[in-house]
Amino acid sequence: MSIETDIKQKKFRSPYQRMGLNLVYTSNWIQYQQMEIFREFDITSQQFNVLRILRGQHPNPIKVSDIADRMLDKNSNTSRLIDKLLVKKLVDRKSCPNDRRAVDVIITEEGLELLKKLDPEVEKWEANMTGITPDEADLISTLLDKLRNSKNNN
Amino acid sequence: MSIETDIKQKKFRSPYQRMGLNLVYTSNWIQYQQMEIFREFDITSQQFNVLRILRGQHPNPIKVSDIADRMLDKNSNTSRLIDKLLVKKLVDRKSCPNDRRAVDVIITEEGLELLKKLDPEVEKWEANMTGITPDEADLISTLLDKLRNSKNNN
DNA sequence: AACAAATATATGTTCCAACATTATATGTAT
DNA sequence: ATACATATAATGTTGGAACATATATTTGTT
Repeated sequence: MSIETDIKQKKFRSPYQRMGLNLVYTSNWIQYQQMEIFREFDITSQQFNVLRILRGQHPNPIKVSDIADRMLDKNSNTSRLIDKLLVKKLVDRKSCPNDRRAVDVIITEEGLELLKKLDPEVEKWEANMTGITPDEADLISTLLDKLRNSKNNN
Repeated sequence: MSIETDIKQKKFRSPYQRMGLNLVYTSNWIQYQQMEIFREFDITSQQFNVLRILRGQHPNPIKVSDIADRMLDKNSNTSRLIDKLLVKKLVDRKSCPNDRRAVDVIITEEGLELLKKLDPEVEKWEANMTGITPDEADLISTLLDKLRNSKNNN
């Protein structure tokens, strides 16, 4: 279905407005689909995002502020996200020796195992994106990068 | 900046994964920027979404469930959104004569005036999307439509 | 006509998001 | 060296999101 039928709107002010609405709509669509996967494993998509970032650094620790820098949602409260993951024993946390303001976070073996169980599910979902070719996926990425480089960049 | 530098991730599992992350990241980016506009007018982006839908029907009323069908976030609690708008006197609500389960909602003059003040702000923001051409915006829309028509459509 | 199922909206509850503030440590300028 | 600014993380608070459930009305079935 096109965005026109999905949100039952025929006319748009401009190609940019239509694209913007389509972008937000499609992002919601993706996130709700992935949420269904994560729910079975009792984590949220933001917690998954953090775990993947931590795995990317494993076995090195990474500071809370560096995690925040890498997140998709730059306004998320990383401190409390780590709290949740800590309770589930998916991460460890200890004060950073070099800078006693900072806190080093590291993924646990349990966390790595959870990701190992999640990986095939997420990959299976991604493999269903048959509507577009890999080249078209790259094209979307390129265009989105260009979009964010518009004047209103801040 | 590219998504690689924005989330400080060099490698991706596939073009699809990179596109998905880029999509969610860009959607968040758009929504936070627009939130800054809406904040000055004391509404949320979801409330703005509802008001625009209502204006599209004006002067006809529209049922709550039909509003929900047209929203960008299909899981939003439309009932409570209307409550908020009602308190601000931006919409009116009355029982639908044909179907007494349903509720007819209509935008007030005050609501229309608010949109009139918001329109130029939103258009000004859209006009700053100079990074891509109108044709490229259309291309993104087309590709996103195709993406959502993938197998995992449900 | 009676009852079950479906539809439309509202509400209850729990947890998370958003925003501001605080606490502590580090950097910097005089 | 001290005062002040900045950086880093945690916390307090308020309102909204997510999910389940309730209530009223309509539709469909026998």
